[in-house]
Amino acid sequence: MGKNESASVNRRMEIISAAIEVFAETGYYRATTMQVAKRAGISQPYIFRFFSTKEELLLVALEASWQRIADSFRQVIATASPTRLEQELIETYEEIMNAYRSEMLLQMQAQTIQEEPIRMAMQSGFRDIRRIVLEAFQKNGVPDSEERTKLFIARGMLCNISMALGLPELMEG
Amino acid sequence: MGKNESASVNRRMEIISAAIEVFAETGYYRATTMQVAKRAGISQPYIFRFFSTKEELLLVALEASWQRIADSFRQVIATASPTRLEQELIETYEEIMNAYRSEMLLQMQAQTIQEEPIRMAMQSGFRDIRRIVLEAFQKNGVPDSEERTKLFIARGMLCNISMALGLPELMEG
DNA sequence: TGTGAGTGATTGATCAATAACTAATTTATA
DNA sequence: TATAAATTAGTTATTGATCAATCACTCACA
Repeated sequence: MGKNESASVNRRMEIISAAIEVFAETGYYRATTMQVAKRAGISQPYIFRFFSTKEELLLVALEASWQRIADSFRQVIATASPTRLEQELIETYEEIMNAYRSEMLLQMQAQTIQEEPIRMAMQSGFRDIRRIVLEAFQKNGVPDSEERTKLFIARGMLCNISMALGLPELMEG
Repeated sequence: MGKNESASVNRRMEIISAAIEVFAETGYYRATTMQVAKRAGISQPYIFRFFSTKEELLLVALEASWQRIADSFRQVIATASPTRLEQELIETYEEIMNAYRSEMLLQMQAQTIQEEPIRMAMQSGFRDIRRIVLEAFQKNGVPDSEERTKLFIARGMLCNISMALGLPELMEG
């Protein structure tokens, strides 16, 4: 560690980014660690120097994708005016979807993965986002905060599906 | 064919039902045709007498699951009073989710499968349900039919996620 | 001469799909 | 009516690919 940790930390992040793309494109179970390695420009066994199993790689990738949403939302909440809050959160989520489509596709996949560590990560991701949005609505005096939070997330999920299937009419309006 | 078609048609349906369960539990790509065969009480190769590939089996299973929703919704729409329409559709969807959990989990999985035939089936499933609900809302004079349809479907999708992850607080209210 | 970064070769399992078969039932015919 | 032929319903055995993960190694360099 120390000043030289940066090299391997970067490698690690490169692998995570490659994995997110490959898993999203091909499906986690069908995607191979060889495909991830090629995308990251390294050999297949080298992945296992950073992640002990393919599932651990998925887990870390998922956590990173939730972190991105949480960070972006917190920043919006810290700066937006109360009347613009919900609209700015929506726009921020749309930007994330455009810039990090693969991360959202990976989250969608993980919604139905029954392995315990994955389910726990997804539960905690959803819970965190829900709490962040709900508390922001409440602090800004949004009426019916609970219902508004629910609808905010519901629209986000429909937005995901609309993007994944290429079905824009699902989100008209 | 004729009066004796029932035997093989039943076998076919047994395989589809088994596939829906196994695919939902294990994930389509990880699930094996052997697991499906065991669940259906037949040998693994016999599946390929009815379906030429594993993907075709998935396709047929998906179509059956969309058909169930469409049929149920059409029946509700034909009989419900205009003021109770949306509420009855919601209750019907919840009943389907309880009785055919696996079918909904399979649909969720298929939302991110990029293979063309699967994407087409999913697009057409969503389009059909949207059209059925929208036309019913319009005929019953529901105001803002388009927005109401969108929110109806969005809540349904959140309901799926809440069920799949075991996270009831997502649907509170 | 030790260490961090990385690779090639291999392996044991696993799977979809095919081929070649059998047993039972139905149908046609002498 | 007895029986041969055809069809239906199903099986066992096999194969060619594919993969995650491990092992043993190389190379640069401080």
